[in-house]
Amino acid sequence: MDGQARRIERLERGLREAGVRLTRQRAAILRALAAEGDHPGAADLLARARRAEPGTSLATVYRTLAVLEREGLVGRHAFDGGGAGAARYELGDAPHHDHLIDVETGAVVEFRDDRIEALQAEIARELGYEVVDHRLELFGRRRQG
Amino acid sequence: MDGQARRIERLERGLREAGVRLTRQRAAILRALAAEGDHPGAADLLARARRAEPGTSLATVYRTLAVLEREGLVGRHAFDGGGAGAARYELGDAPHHDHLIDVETGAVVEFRDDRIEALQAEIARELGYEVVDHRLELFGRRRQG
DNA sequence: CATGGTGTTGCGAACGTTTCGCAACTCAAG
DNA sequence: CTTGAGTTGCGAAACGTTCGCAACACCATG
Repeated sequence: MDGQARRIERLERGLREAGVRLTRQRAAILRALAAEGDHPGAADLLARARRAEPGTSLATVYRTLAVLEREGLVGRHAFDGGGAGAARYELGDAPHHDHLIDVETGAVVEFRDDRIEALQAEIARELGYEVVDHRLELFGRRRQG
Repeated sequence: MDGQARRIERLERGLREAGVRLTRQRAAILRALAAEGDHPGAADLLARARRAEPGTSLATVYRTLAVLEREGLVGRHAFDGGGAGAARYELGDAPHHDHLIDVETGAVVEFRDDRIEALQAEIARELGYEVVDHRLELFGRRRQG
């Protein structure tokens, strides 16, 4: 009855059908990803997954993320501009969206704008390319008022 | 006479005026960044800088990049989507632009589109934010024809 | 419901990139 | 030329991520 539960069920079915074995750890990590609707790092996911499945190891978190990424179910982000910081992940079964990161709090706002999507395709076309994927991140400061 | 030389001179003057001490290593790294107009990683920069200044160390490359980033002169990118890979850098004194990465060759095409810039500001405003910075990366495949 | 084989797990160790601590050095202002 | 704050090179550490391996658990099959 919970939409979240249904969503997870759907994801799990998809994985099974893709021939991915559904272990307890993977289920826990999937739930950890779906839980808060945020953009956790691998360490966050480990902590959350361990609440349900205490034995879970960090290696498995990474391996599961790799599987889910290969299946197109999670996206990986480097909100700090690459390099040393940890990557952050999100479940990608939701419709496509981009990110606005609050530079003061680190909060992430999701948004989607078809005009931008269309413009991107057009620009790529002008350059002789076809867009396969894209990443748009705005860094912003909350406006007073 | 050479536009490149003038550009570097301008950058060096700017740094001096910002109170940044201009050492031989920093000059070499600056030139290494300006040289090819590409998006080198730290190791590439070290190799290039050493051609002019053989003693240069990797630590200094990183420290110099941090200085230049703080001064707003270089941008750092994670073209592989964050995580394990090395970051790549570019001199940011040129006018703002975004990137289109060829998913097959890894080549990076720079572009700029004012419509996109304007749209981004508008979207952020609608969400209650003011854009401080942004990053847009298109991943594309060359179109046949 | 028991079995088997293959894929998965946890552990710790390895990896690649980036940062640090420290003594020696060097820039640039007098 | 002297001086001292800022910078450098080195090696070691930090960090996030991946790997190798033996033990294990999923699930198709009987």
